[in-house]
Amino acid sequence: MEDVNNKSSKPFHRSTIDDVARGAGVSKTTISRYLSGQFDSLSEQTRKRIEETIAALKYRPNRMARGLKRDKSFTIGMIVADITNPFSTSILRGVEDVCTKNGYSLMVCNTDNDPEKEKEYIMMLQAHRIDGLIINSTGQNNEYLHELAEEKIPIVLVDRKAPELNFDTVVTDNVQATTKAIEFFLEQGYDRIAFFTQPIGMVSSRSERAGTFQKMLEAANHPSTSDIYEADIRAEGQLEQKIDEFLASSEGQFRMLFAANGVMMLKILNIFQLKQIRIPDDIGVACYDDLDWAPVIGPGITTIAQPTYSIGVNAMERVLARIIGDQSPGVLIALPGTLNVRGSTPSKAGT
Amino acid sequence: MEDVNNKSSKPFHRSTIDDVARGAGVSKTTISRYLSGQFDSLSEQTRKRIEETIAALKYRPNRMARGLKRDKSFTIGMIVADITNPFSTSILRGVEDVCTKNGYSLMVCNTDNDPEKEKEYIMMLQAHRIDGLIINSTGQNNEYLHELAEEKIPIVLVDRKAPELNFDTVVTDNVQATTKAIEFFLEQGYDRIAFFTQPIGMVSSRSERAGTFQKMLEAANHPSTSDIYEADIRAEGQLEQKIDEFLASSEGQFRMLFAANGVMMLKILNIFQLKQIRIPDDIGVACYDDLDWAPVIGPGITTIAQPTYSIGVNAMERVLARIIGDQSPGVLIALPGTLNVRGSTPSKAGT
DNA sequence: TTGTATGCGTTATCAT
DNA sequence: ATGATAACGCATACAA
Repeated sequence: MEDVNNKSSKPFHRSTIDDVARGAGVSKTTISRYLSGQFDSLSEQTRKRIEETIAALKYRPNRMARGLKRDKSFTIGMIVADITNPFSTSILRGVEDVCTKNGYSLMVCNTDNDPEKEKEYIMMLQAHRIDGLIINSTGQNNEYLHELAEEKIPIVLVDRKAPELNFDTVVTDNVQATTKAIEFFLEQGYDRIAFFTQPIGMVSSRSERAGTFQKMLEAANHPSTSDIYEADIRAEGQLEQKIDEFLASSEGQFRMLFAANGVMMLKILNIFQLKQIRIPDDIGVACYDDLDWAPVIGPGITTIAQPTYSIGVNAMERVLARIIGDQSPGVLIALPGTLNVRGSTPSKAGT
Repeated sequence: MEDVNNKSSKPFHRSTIDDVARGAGVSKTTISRYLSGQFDSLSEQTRKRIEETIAALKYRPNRMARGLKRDKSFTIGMIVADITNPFSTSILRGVEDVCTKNGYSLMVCNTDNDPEKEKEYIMMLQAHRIDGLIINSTGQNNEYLHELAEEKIPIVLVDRKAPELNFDTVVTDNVQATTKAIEFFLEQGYDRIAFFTQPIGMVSSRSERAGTFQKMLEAANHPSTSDIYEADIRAEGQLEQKIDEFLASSEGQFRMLFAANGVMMLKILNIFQLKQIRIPDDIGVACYDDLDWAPVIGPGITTIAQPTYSIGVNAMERVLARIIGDQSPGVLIALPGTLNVRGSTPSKAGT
C-alpha cells in the first residue's frame, strides 16, 4: 500500500504560475491574464496551450499570493454565538450559499457568547484580511469592530442590533413576531402568561421580545404584566427555580409559558417531564424557533418560525453590496416571523 | 453620526511591518523577530519599544504575506455533508476548540452530500493552501483527495471510512455500538425489529450498522433478518411507504423500529404522529444520535449517543500530529458509543 | 497579442 | 543584538 503520509519521499513541488508559463512557452503575465479571464487579449492558440498546461500540471493559483497582491483575501468571516444552535447553522447555510456563488470562502468562528473569545476571533480574522464580517455579537467588543470598520471592512450584524455602530443589520422583526404571538395567546384566553428568557442584558433581540410582551400585556390590562423570568440556562438549578416560582404563583389558573428561544424551551420541557407536568393539560407552552422537533413533542409545540436562512442570505448580500462600493449609511433589514399554532396552546373555551 | 461605511473618506492605510519598524526605529528584521517570539535575541529596550509601537499603530501581521513566505496558511479546512445536522456541528465544536488552542483558523464547507459541491470545495481549499483537511466525504472524490495528499496535506476522514485511501480516520465504533443496542433489543423480546437507514451506498457507517444488525439477527435466528429498509428522506413519500410496508407486515406483533440516525428518527416520528401511531404502545423506537429532544419526546426515545465532540477533537489532533511530522500509516480511531435506554423501548414482559 | 519589471508584506539568509 | 537583501507567487503598469 502506498504511504501517502510520508513527507520525506520526494520534496514535493507545487506548481506555480512560473511553471505554467514555462510549460506553455509564454510569460507569466499571459498566464495571469488567462487566470483573470481576459480571454479577448489571448490568441485562441496560446489559450488552449495554457489550458492544457494547467491541467497537466494540476496547477491551482495560490490564493494567498493573489490576495497579498490584490489586497483581497476572498474570504468572509462569520462569528456566531453558538454553532450548536440550529438557529445559527441555518443562518450559516444562507451565508454559505451566497458566498459560494460569488467565489468567497467562509471562516466560521464560535464564541460561546464569550466576549474574550469573540475578541480573539475578531483579531484573527483581521489578520487573515477578511473581505467582510458577519457577526452575531456579544456587544462587548464594539471597540474592535469599529477598528475593523475603519479599515473599510464591511460588517453585518445578525440577530442583534447595535445602533451606535451604524452597521448593516439583519434580524427577525421581533416586534411584529412577538405581537402576532401574544395576540394569539390573549385570544386563547390565558389567565397567566409567563415569558421565559435568557438574561436580557444588552441583547436587542431579547429586550425587544420581552419589551413587546410587557407592553402588550399592559395594554390588555393583563395580570401577567410582570411575569417575565430571566434565567441563565447554564446555571445549575436557576431555570428550575424560576419555573417553580411561576408554577406556584399560577396554581390552578389557565396558564402558559412562552420561551424566548428553542433551546430554552427544550430545557423547560425537560424539567416539566421530570416534574410530570403535562402539556397542555397542566400548562400551555410556545417558543421562538420552529425547530424540527416542534411538531413531534407532546401535542405539537406552537412556535414562531424565524426566517433564518433568509437572514443569512440577506446578511451576505449586504456584505457583497458593500464590497462593490455601496457607501450608504447602515441599513436595517427586519424579516417577518411566522406563527405556527400547534396543540400546545389550546384555548380556554376548548377551541 | 459617523459614516463608517464611506470608503472614499480617506484612503485608509493599514500599517505594515515597515511602519512598525520605522516607528520603533529599528529594521523590519527586528520586528519579524519579535513577531516570531525570538525574545532572547532582542534587548529589553527595543522589545518594549516595539510593543508600544505595535499597540499605537494597531498593527496586525498579515497572514497572507506570512503564509506566502512560509508556505503555511495556518488554516484548516473542514468539509461536512450537512452542517444543519447536530451531529456535524458537535464534531465541528471539537475541531474548532483544538484549532483555536493551536493558532489555526477553520474554513467550513457544507456539501449537502453533493459530490460536485464537494469537489469544488476541495479545490477551493487547496487554493487557500490549507494546512490540513477534515472531511466527512461522499466518497466520490477520492481522486482529488489523493491529489491533496500528494501535496503532503494531512487529511482526516470523519464518520466514514475509505480503506483504499490510507488516511487517518475517526469514527464511532459502529459495530460495538450497534451490537450493544441490538443485544438490548433482543433482551426486550421484540418479535420484529426494523432497521431504517438512508440509502447505504458506499457509506461505511451505514453499511456497518446495517451489516451488524443483520448478522446479529441471523445469529439469533430472529424473524427480522431482512427487515432492513433503505429510504431517501428527501424523496417525497418514500419513507412513509417503507414505514407502511413494515407496519403492515408486523401488524399485531411486539415490534420496534431502529433508525440509523437522529434526523431520520424525527422524520419517522412525524409520520407516526400523522398516522396517530403511539409510542411505545403501537411500536417501539430507538435511534443513533442522542439529540437534545430525545428525552422529551413521548416516553423518551432510546438512543445511541455518538462521541461527536470527541471525534472532532481526535480528528484535529491527528491533523496536528501529521503537521509536526508523524509519517506513520493511516490510523483508525473508533470511539465507543453509549446506549441510553428510555421509555420508547419497553420489554415484552412489561419490565 | 505578448512580455518586462516592480511590488504586495512577510520571513530567512547572511552579514556585522 | 541588529540590519540589508532576496524570495515567496501572483497582478499590474508600462512597453513593445
